[in-house]
Amino acid sequence: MATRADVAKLAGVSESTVSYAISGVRSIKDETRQKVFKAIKELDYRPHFAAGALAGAKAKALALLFPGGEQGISPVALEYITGAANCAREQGFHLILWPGEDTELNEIRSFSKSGMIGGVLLMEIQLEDPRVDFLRSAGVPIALIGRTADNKGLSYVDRDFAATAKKAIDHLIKLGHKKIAYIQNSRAKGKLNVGVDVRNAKEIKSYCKKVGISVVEILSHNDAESGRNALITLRKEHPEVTGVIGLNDLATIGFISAAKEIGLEIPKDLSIISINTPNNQVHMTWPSLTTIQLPAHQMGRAAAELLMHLVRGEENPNSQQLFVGDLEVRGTTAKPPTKR
Amino acid sequence: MATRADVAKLAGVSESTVSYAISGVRSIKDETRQKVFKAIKELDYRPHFAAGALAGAKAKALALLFPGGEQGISPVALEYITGAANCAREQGFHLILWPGEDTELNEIRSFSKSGMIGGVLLMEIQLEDPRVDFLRSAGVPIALIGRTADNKGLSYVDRDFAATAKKAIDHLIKLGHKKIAYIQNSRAKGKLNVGVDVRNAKEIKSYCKKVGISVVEILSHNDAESGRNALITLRKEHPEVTGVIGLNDLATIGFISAAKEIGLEIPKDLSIISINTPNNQVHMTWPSLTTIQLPAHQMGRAAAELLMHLVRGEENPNSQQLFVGDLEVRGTTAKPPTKR
DNA sequence: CTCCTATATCGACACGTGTCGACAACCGGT
DNA sequence: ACCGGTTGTCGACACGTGTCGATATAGGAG
Repeated sequence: MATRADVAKLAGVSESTVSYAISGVRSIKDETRQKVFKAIKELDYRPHFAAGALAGAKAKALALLFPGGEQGISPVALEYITGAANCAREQGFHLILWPGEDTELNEIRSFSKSGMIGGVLLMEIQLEDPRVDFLRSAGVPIALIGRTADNKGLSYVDRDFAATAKKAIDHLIKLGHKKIAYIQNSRAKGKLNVGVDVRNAKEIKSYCKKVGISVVEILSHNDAESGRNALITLRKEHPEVTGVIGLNDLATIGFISAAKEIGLEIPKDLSIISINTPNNQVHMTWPSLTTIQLPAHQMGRAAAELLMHLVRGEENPNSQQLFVGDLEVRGTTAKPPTKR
Repeated sequence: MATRADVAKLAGVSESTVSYAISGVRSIKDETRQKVFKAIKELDYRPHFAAGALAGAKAKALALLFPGGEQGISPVALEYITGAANCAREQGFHLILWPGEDTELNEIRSFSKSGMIGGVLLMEIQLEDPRVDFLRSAGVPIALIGRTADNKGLSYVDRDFAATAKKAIDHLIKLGHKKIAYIQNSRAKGKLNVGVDVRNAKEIKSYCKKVGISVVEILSHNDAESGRNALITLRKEHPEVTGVIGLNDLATIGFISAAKEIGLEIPKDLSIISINTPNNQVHMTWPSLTTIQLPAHQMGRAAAELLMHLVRGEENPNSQQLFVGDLEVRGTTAKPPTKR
């Protein structure tokens, strides 16, 4: 591989001139710059990554801590990831996947200090998140998808749960529903108080109270089988419920497939609106899912953008962004059954 | 951050001794080694990644080229990825996601030569794959999930399509089916001849011919909506078909949900067996999917393992591995309808 | 006691880049 | 003619590690 020295020799300039021609940190005569670029092209020169990092260049990689253990991650999480990866790549950054529930945070810090990664992207944020505390105090730039309880000074993207709850519930009310339920994400031990669960439940309950609608909570893990059980539980314990809000993408699909199993017709007997289903999953059920469409891809992109700003040390006017999805009416919501 | 010099000073040895104590390349007295490790622990020393790479250390990261554009990737692909990521991490490696359909291969080569990545993991391999040719001739270690037509000397993991086809078809035959169809993956332009599509179709047709069963091909992109259309096409053009083999995970689920739409009962009117659905998706339909279960996670792990062997320069006895999944009978296959 | 080998440690250097200080050339104003 | 300031270029060095050659010590065979 060609090095800076080769380029300098071919262009007939010094090595530092090559450096400055590339980085633009000092002014270089245009004619000289042309010579340098021509030599670069001719030799197919690419700066040696490690040498640059060693000499203090800013890192060009982001780490994404993702919680997918052996059981994989949800489709929505995947959308975040691909969004972030695409955005990073467009700006010459790379995304490193850092799997594992209980990541060794020290190791991450060392990678950051090594100049290998410029910052860290976090998902599934808990209201009190030890990862956030540790990395922040270690001086590692971070951006969150989700947010903590106390998020002053943090860069994050998240949903606007209040607006989302309002849209979903208004839709059900408009159709005539009076008693609704929502599927709450039931996490494995030690993952309590994940922001998205807590905030979502809070906003749904709060808005229902405000408009005078009764609401119950059903628990489900985020997999199809658990979603099935959720429906069975719901029908047994709360047969009066006619409208359901689904938070978990996989569980919601299982929930709907179970309807067929127990002879329930959707949306005639029960309406369901999903607020956490990515585009490519809405047609996996019949009828197709009515959703408050989550712009997950866009959120992943935005999060990566925030982090790269941080890494570059740029000022960032709006480092805290909330997103609201649009209501997209498809086949799983309708008027409640008239007789029971 | 502490450096090697700090450790050496604290332990009262030279810097090179520290190096050898860590790497074990040269013998070090046990007592000295203890002193060094104690100092390392005390200072919380971590080798500087970039410096090591610059000085010629073997890279500890793998790149995964994945084709997920804005529309995301399939659940099976995700299983490969998490499997590979987990395996890599267990051995101190990291997995870098490299998104984009038409990746700049030169850039990858430069990262490899920079010592940042040790090798590349490829998915969605075409029979004649330019990426494989380029990276191989550039001397970049690669491992494939899937395989090319001419794969001599390559490290790969792949399905045993012949065995898979046999298991699936035997199951249908045993139930009494005589006319079957398979859903073939229809790719975007420029992604022709993906190994998995071609080999799968070939083996299904070949085995059907051998056992004297009639078989037709239906095309579908790998998304739920396209899967729906596939069913409608099938019923219109080949109403005699009673058993279907689904290759695409997302399409298969759409296919089944469409049955409900057109008043078809599964498995009474039509049997479906999926050969490419990961564990966490089999319960997304009702009834649950009968599958030839693909050990995608395990395959991802195996691929990462192969690549790490290559990176370490170790000899590898079986660098070409084929996997067969087990038949798992659930609810979508049954005897064919007796009358038509 | 001497010679040879194996073991344990050290000092020195290379890897390729970013950046600082120095210097030369040039410009415009008095 | 002189001077301060700007522009363009160069040489030198630091960054932290892996590894080679050399040296010191110990152990055993003759």
